[in-house]
Amino acid sequence: MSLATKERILDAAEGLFANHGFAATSLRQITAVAEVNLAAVNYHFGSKEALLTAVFERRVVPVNQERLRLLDGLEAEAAQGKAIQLEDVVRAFLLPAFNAVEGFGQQGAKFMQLVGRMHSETNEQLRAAFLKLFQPVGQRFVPVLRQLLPTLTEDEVMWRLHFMIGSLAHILVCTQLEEPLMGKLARGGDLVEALVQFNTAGLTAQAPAPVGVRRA
Amino acid sequence: MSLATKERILDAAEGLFANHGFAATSLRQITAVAEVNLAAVNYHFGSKEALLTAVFERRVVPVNQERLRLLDGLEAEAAQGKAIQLEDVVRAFLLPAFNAVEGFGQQGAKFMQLVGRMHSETNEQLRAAFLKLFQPVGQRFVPVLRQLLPTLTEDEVMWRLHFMIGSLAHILVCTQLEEPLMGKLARGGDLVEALVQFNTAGLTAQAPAPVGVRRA
DNA sequence: GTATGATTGAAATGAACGTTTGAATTAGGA
DNA sequence: TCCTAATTCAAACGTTCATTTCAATCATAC
Repeated sequence: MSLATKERILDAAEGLFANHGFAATSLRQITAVAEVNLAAVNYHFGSKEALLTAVFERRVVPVNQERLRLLDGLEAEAAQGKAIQLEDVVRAFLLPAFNAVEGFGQQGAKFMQLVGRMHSETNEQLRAAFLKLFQPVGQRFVPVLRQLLPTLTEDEVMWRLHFMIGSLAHILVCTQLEEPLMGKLARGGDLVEALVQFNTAGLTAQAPAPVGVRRA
Repeated sequence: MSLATKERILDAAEGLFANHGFAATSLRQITAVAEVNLAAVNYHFGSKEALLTAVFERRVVPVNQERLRLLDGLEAEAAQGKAIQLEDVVRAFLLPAFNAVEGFGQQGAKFMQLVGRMHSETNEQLRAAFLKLFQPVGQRFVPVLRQLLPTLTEDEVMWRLHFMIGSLAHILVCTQLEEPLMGKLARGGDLVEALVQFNTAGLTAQAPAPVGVRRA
């Protein structure tokens, strides 16, 4: 029965953190949704912060593992002489996030909304835990991107990677909202493919002309 | 002296909301930073939520006015037969946000971080106020984008607009952070131009092939 | 100078928060 | 069956929160 309790708490916390944010969600709300006793959170997880960490580890670890697995596959092909396509790297980065949504159903959608939200979280402790989960992904993808975009400076590559992360995080949050800014968003269709094409084109865009050469 | 009090509260709230989020910031923190009495917030603004609204209206209104002014300029040129360039529309959308940062100095940077954060805010009341400020911008930019990207479906255009918004919001938050995910971000250089090029390329990317035609 | 209205100040209100406590209950091996 | 450890429960802890109150202070017009 304890395992069911832990899972129910994680599910409830995932949904509420995604909907209202970490600070705006109380343990009383979580335990009410999970239909468990208030003290169960501190008993099973230790603290509210530790609960958030647990919520993340349950889902992020598999997503980032899948990202690295796909990148491994691309590099294995490259070792056999087949050139790595940027679009495939973009796909390796973006797809696991969306596949997780489908794999975990309604809960997965909530979680991805939470991930999008966490990308703009500035609480230091929470960021530190979040950072740790994504560091291995950055360490692998950045060098590959730099190699595929040799005309760009290192700063440019990092910027563009963050543009991509931003487009992903934002769309994950917005597609869950009833009323996003500036008009409704379709949910079905091939959103993933649109995201892949957008970011592949953005990453490969010609480097901006140096200041002074550009037109007014 | 009252005007100075209101301004000091707005400045303090802007910085703290940006750094820690709305729910995680207390009025006591705000009034401490502003060096005003605790009751001054409720006296001048009515409530904590009304304060956030005031923080936004002070800055967002001018930014969105500038966006529309730039778009007006482009459409005026178009009326004289000169074709509108997508890149200029992208610029009209992205530049005012960055110009505001420079115009308002350190406070502007904090505010832009707050804007980025608000894009993933899901509290209904806050979103409603936020939405109202951006609706006129959407109403003007969406038709122009649709006209400039005639091969895309309406859903595709909306998606790509949100990809752009996401890249903007994310970079506004991340460039203010000590340690963004996946590696440090340069702050100087021509970040704006990089963002413009990235999004222009992304928006003009060829529409994804229909499902089934695409390669595995 | 004094009356008046706007602003500030210190203190208190009641509610909600995360966390802790210790007794009651449950589950499983001896 | 009984013992033990794990889990659940109701209640309370101390703290912090947004907001309110009302007296003190300020600016200003008469």
